[in-house]
Amino acid sequence: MIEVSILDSHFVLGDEYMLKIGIEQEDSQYSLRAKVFQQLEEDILDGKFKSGDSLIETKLSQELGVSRTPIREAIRQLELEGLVKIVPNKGAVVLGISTQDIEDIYTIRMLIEGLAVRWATEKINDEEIEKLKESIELSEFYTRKNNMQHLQRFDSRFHELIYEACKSKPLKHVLTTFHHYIQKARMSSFAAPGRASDALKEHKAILEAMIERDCDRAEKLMYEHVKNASANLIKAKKQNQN
Amino acid sequence: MIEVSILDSHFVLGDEYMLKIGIEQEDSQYSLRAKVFQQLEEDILDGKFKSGDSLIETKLSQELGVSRTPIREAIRQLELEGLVKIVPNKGAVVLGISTQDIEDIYTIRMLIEGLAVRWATEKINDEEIEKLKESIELSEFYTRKNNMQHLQRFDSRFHELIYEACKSKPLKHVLTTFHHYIQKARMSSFAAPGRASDALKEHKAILEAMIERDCDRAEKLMYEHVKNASANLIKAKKQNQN
DNA sequence: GAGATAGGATATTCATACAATTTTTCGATT
DNA sequence: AATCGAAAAATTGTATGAATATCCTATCTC
Repeated sequence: MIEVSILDSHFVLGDEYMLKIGIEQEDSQYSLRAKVFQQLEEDILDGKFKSGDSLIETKLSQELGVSRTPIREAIRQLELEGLVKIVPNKGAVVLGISTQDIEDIYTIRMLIEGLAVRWATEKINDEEIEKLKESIELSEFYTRKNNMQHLQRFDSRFHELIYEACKSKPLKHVLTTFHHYIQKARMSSFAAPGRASDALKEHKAILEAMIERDCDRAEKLMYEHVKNASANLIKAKKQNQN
Repeated sequence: MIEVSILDSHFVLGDEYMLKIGIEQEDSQYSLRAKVFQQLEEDILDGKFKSGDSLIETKLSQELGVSRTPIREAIRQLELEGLVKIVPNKGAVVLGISTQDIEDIYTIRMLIEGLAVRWATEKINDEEIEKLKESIELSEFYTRKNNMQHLQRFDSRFHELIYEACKSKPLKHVLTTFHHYIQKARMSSFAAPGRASDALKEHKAILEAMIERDCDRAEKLMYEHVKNASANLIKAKKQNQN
């Protein structure tokens, strides 16, 4: 039931996206290209491929057990995402995402995620509010169960639902891409004691403001939420350095 | 000389990008995929392909005189740019960019283009400042000559140079993509009497603030600049409706 | 011995062939 | 006349082959 609504709400994105947010379905459902794209992207974001590594079609083709065609198409997509750089007639090298990139993304999100929630508050309908409630309830459930993986999934879903509800294709597009880049960072950020439940509280407050159609408050709360997340991330980074 | 520096400053993007900002070179320099991508993108942004149109590989392949392979790769890239939606086993339909999308982009730019110029002001080096001066001088030249096409090129270059100078991959990426989406709107916006020279003055003021390393002023001026451009665009739109 | 050059190896690029899936057409049946 | 269904056509998805560009290395020249 919920699975279906997740699918619905993201219908404008390609099937690699479905894979991304973790909708489980038959593998055969997806094109090889989508799977290869997913795999390569994950490997780059997880650091298995490091900056400067070159992606060789034939090698990947053997490793993944598919022909070169889907590999090529996936690499071309990674180029547009900015994760690899393609030099004509020479090949693709990994660019990856640095910690500086992630910090920058949080800074940018501070500025525009508030806009997204403002527009969403203006335009949201009852069905979308229900979905937001649902995502929060599930987050609550998994927070209690201390299941970080599922928690992150529905925490993510809260944001994605807002991107959808703001009804702006460009804003949704950029935030979705960013959100996706920082998945790994978010995951580790939940490890900080208390951050998960704080984030949940913040989500609740944001939804409350949205339901009351209080754009200003919703915007401000979201700004604070992203700011807190960013601060938490930077704190965690410093601790790791010690 | 200038051509080379333009190339240098954008080396991390693929060759379709080179085509985009109008660097003339031998056609054979670029891959077929890049040319097809460029062509399709232009056709979508110019409205030759309308929202809802479906892109049929074999048809395009005949029209453009190339095989399906580069067509497919280009379409996969357009998907990631959000210009088309690909439904597995069914094909690609055009999404295009609406006037609402363009307005949204201006609103988002108001929020983050100031950040770009702030970071650029903090990190810019002499060489980059020289390039900015050059672009302004050339804009001035073409404003006097009333050559809108070349004017827009160097007006664009001013912004792109700032995106480069801000030294942030994510910020550059999003602003470059947006900037590119609104090219057509910008073109028509220059048609408004006085807007071209106003924009030039604003650029000069921004560069001045940057040279004096006055982040706050540069940020504020850029915010005003985008705001003015947006207002001008909306005004022009209303006039067209009458 | 250093540098230039030719040739082979490697990888990409584009085209084409084949397979799988979807859509359309058209006829049979109710 | 409408509907269902199967065959055919169209379209996408995947694999592979052929051509081209690049890189590396061995050899030759000075």
